[in-house]
Amino acid sequence: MLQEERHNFIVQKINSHNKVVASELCQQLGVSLDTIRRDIKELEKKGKVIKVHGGAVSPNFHQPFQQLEVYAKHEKKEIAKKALTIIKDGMTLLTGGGTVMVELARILPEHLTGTLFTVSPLVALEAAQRSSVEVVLIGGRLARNSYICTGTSVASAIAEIQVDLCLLGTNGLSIKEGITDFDWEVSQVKKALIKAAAKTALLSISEKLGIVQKVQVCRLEAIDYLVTELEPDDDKLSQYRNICKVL
Amino acid sequence: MLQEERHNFIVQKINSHNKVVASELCQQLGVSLDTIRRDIKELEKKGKVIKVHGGAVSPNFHQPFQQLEVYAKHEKKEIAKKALTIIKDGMTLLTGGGTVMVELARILPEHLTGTLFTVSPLVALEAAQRSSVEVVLIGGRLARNSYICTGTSVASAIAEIQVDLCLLGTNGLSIKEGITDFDWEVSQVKKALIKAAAKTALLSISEKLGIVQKVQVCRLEAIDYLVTELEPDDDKLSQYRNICKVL
DNA sequence: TTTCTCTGTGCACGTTCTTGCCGCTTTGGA
DNA sequence: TCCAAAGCGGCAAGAACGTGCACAGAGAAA
Repeated sequence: MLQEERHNFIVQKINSHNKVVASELCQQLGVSLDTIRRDIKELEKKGKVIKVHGGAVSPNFHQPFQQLEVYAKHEKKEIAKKALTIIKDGMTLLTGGGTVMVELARILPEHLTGTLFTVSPLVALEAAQRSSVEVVLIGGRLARNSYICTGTSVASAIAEIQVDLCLLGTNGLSIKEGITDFDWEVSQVKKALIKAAAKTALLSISEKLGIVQKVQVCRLEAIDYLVTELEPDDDKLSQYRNICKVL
Repeated sequence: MLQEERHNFIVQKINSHNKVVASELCQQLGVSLDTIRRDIKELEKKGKVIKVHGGAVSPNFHQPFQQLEVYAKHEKKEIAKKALTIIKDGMTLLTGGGTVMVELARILPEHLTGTLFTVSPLVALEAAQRSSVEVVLIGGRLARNSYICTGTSVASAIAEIQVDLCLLGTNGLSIKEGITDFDWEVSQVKKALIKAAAKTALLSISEKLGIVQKVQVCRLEAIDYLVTELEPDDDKLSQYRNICKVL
């Protein structure tokens, strides 16, 4: 294996995936990690890649919003990890937006297959970048505060699909009022998302428990899984356990 | 074994395998390593191969990766600034994807009104964040390497709209072959974009001038404005000035 | 035919490049 | 705060390189 070949391989891979992981490369190319590191160093000197901890990324593709300030990042990562356990290979998924969903998209396994429908451009980009699922972005008017696509075109597009699992975040959930949101348009989109899915998982940090917002999305009975950062047997979740599977 | 024979053998092998390893060649041809080295040296002088440590690689195979530009960020910003001059308040815009377009979205005036349709999630997010234009994201399957939405849903969605100005990037443009791209799906999307717009502006760094890719998007006549980082009266653009407005 | 020259080839030698390994430091997640 | 993974610099073995030199064979000239 010529050095040149390796360099081409790496650049090519970066062009299509926007990133490479050093440890994977050394397996794929059958050379030591040190050699890969040196390759990446060389390529960086030539400006073809940008070296990062663990590998390299494309110099052309810069992700905006990466430094997006995430509130309660740790908790949200925890939730995303748990949610991953109900995602199986080959599933058709449908997601809303929000920071929890972006965290989930970030940790999707690279080899995951299936299709991911989403109304969130951020989720779409992250998912496409990290994993090999087919990503379909449902288009529409971009809502400014939530950064998800809304409007009639979204509703009609969602009406045409049928998926295995819908993954949703929320701004409020309570036993009595169910899932609630403060934005009417967003709530309409969420209604449509739930309707299109066989099962629905709600991903929410525990501080939203008991919060009621202006607009109702659905009753709790419409939810199959509730994923929070708490232990499933936490007292705060006791009432919810009767209605949906808590994890 | 004549020198000539060896040279032919090497060129042939490089054309089919894109590389040769010197140590292998000296076994296959039954000559010493030194001879092979001298052969490769000669062939490099003639431009038939590119010598690398351990052997040689094809000059055709090698080139595409070299043209991967990095310093272009400044040029792209320059292009975006120029493109801004043809964007007026209240316009309905339609854009493709690519780094130039993202730069443009980043510098959209905050008070700009109008509607921006786009197939690029990145452009949509940047535009929505920076300016007050209404952003409509045209959804579809997210193409992994170009990060734009593609597929039939895009085509049909675009077919339903009519806009004032289409802003496009490209991977190649030449007088004879017009606008060309290396991805068939992307080229189809671009065709649809152009069709939906009253006027089309092409934003491209000068490196792409004279470059021809696999798939044709349209002829140069379909373009109204050509925006590069060069001065409009630059020699390289002389032929283009007859066909479209260059700025 | 003999001799000379020129080119192509192989060999030897010292130099440079590449690569894997080792120990130590840094980084980032738990 | 701790720990595993990643990064870094240096080292050494081996591969590849360049150069000079010798030799052989072909063709030209004597």
